[in-house]
Amino acid sequence: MQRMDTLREDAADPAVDAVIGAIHSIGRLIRQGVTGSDLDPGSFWMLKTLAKQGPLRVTELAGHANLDTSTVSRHVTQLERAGFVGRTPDPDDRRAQLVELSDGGRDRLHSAMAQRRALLTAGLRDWPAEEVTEFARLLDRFVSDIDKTTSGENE
Amino acid sequence: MQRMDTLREDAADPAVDAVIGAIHSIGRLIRQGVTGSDLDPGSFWMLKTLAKQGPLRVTELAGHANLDTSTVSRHVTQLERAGFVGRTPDPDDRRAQLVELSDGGRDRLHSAMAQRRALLTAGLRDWPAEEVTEFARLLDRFVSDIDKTTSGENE
DNA sequence: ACATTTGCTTGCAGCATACAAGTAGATATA
DNA sequence: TATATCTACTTGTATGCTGCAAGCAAATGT
Repeated sequence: MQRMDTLREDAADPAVDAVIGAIHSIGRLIRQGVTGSDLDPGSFWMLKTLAKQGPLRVTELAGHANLDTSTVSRHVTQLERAGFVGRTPDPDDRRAQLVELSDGGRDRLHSAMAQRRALLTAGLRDWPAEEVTEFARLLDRFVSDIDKTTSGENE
Repeated sequence: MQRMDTLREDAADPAVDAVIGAIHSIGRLIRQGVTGSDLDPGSFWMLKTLAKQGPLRVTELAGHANLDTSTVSRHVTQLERAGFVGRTPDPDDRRAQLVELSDGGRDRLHSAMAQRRALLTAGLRDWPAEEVTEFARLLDRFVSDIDKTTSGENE
């Protein structure tokens, strides 16, 4: 029953399969690496998104994270209690509120980033600089290409 | 302790940060892409590991996945009920059992692989072949280098 | 004004996970 | 051999993340 491989010519591309395998492994690495962090993956994701995008509504945050609004709402509650984000009423819409990274949240994010960075830097330690650059370039293109594909065809 | 950034010059490497950002995004992509699949991420992970490594004990599987034994035990129960894996007693140790991919599990894995492959292939569609190869090579090295690092220093 | 839509929160249920306790079998030591 | 300890696995329990549905407040449309 392994002849499915031979059914589709593109499916047999070993490079694509290698990419799948690597993504698979990266998933595991992230799980491991993140476990030791003082910031759970969801919170990290949200803080990072806020840092990148600026203040966002709960709904927008949910859209970016691909999570339900209720989930994000609870996360925000926790993050607020922890002092990592602040809520300010949206001047344009009193139902809405802008979630904003606090200084404490920024610090926490930075330390979490540093942890991940240390892990990756260790992995990339022996790489020649131009290969790191190339790798970053390819990764970036990869993500944006997949983004284009999925947003264009899926929804 | 948050100016670790300035302490280590390599931490400021924008390429490394770009890699972090990309990994971050890939995490999200996986979460999205996998949601539509007929196989949940955990099961996919286990089936793929079994396909790659051959029959494994529950403990070994747990080690590979970095999960608690109990969690894997429950997963195996489900997968067995679904007919995707079989259990055979370990001839060397009657407490242990070898979890083995069944034909049905292999089929299921292949179809799940095909889904992911379709997603990635779509993303890589416009890439020149040699860049895909290069990308796969870098990803592979990246994973194995991080593996080396973590296994060497962490445990 | 009233109905509908939108942004958010909360109640609820499902699932993954870890830790702890229990069982069966293996290993070590006296 | 007998007993203690260790190991592989399962099951009980608790916790956390998640989505869906219901509810509330505010905005928008008619």
